[in-house]
Amino acid sequence: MAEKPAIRDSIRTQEKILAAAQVEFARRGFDGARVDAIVERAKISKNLLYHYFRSKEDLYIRILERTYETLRRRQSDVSVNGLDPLNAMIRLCENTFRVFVEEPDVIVILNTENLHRAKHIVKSTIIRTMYDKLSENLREILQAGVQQGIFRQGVDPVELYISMSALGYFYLSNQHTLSILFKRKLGAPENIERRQAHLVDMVISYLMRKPEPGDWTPALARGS
Amino acid sequence: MAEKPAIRDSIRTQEKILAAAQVEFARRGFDGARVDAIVERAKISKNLLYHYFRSKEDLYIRILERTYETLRRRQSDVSVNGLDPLNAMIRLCENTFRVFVEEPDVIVILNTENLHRAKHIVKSTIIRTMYDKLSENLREILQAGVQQGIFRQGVDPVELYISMSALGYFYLSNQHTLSILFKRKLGAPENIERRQAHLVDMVISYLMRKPEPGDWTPALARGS
DNA sequence: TACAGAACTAACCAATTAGTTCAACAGGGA
DNA sequence: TCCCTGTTGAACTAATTGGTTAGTTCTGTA
Repeated sequence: MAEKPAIRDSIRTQEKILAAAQVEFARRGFDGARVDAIVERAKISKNLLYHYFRSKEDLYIRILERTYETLRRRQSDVSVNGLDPLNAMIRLCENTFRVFVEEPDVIVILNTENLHRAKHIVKSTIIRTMYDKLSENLREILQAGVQQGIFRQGVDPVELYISMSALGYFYLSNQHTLSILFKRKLGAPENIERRQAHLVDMVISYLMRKPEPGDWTPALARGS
Repeated sequence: MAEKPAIRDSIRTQEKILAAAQVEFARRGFDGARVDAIVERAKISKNLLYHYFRSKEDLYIRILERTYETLRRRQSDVSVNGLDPLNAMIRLCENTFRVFVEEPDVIVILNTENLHRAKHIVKSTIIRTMYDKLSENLREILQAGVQQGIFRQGVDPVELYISMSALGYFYLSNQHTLSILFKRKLGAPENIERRQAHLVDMVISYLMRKPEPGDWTPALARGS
């Protein structure tokens, strides 16, 4: 009632459909999602949905693209550039975690895409070129840290990025089962805060560790 | 043809159904899975499936329980007890990762359960009591490490366990999208090996780090 | 003000789904 | 011989699904 009628506004309508679809896909995954539910949520007729989108799959791909856009945009949101390597890394860790916390849909949609073995993402050239800059950026921060003598050498940026994401992502994506297993509400704000601190601590500890003689080193322990 | 006919063996038959169901659920998730596909894979008639299992959901819950049993059994497979704290931790990290690598079905099934917000697990008391021992065990290892002066103090066992799992789980569960994004086949054996080393390195670095004066500490950086 | 085209709807369709029914057969122990 | 259990096959249903058809507003503009 409060909002404008906004009748016959094709852009607005498509936005409504996309928003409704995101909720539905994020709630039930691709196969669980129902076109009728999207239609109902968007308060439009079913045919209108098919007027703007070829198919359920087409709609899903659009949501997937939006998801990656959100992810990348929000990750590089706060300017990491200009910060010293240590604070840049901390910031990057926190940003990455914050996206997952504040946009929980992202997690389910990425999981769904992995369930389907990334068959949709392959088609989308937009997404595929999106991450070219990230590892380069990360490499620069790492290099600066090494030169300043605060980070260890030989860290693989991709491996590090995966770890950075993993520590927050898994905590959130599996929070429902983990909460039951460990009898702790992982979604509670104070636990989210704690997780963030832990996650940053872990990444920084890894980066700042420079094994001394007598210390344990991975190569030594694994005999490779 | 090579295998015994094994006719009229109700246990065997149920095993066959469960095995087929696991493959199907792990491949397509709960909603994507088709009962007919399970029937076909198990090479039995459809009514036989419903003779042994009440419903698709019932079958899924059985698979879920089996999954957690596998997980816990294989995790404590190799005796961690008796090892010194450092090697116990390394072993635990490696075991956890190895389960995910060698039983990839586990990942998809856990993801599926989280998509459904753990609504099935809640019903299963078997699973809920399964993890009571784990955090206690972990606590002991950590305590021993602290007493020997090699681990830092105040590590939360649950938080650590989640991190340990996360570093391997996310790498594998999201390998399809990540492989495309970073143009690197994460599933390739040499990359799996590298991941394992990285993961252990990260956990151990975290545990062994004892911040010295002038070093960065999480509390300091976050101003809490 | 006429009208082309875009925005939109309600009802419908064909295919698929989980789950059922029923009649029958095979093997093995009593 | 009889009977119980394990098993099959195919046809069936009731509900749900993604997608379509045929038609009705609305709106910018010549």
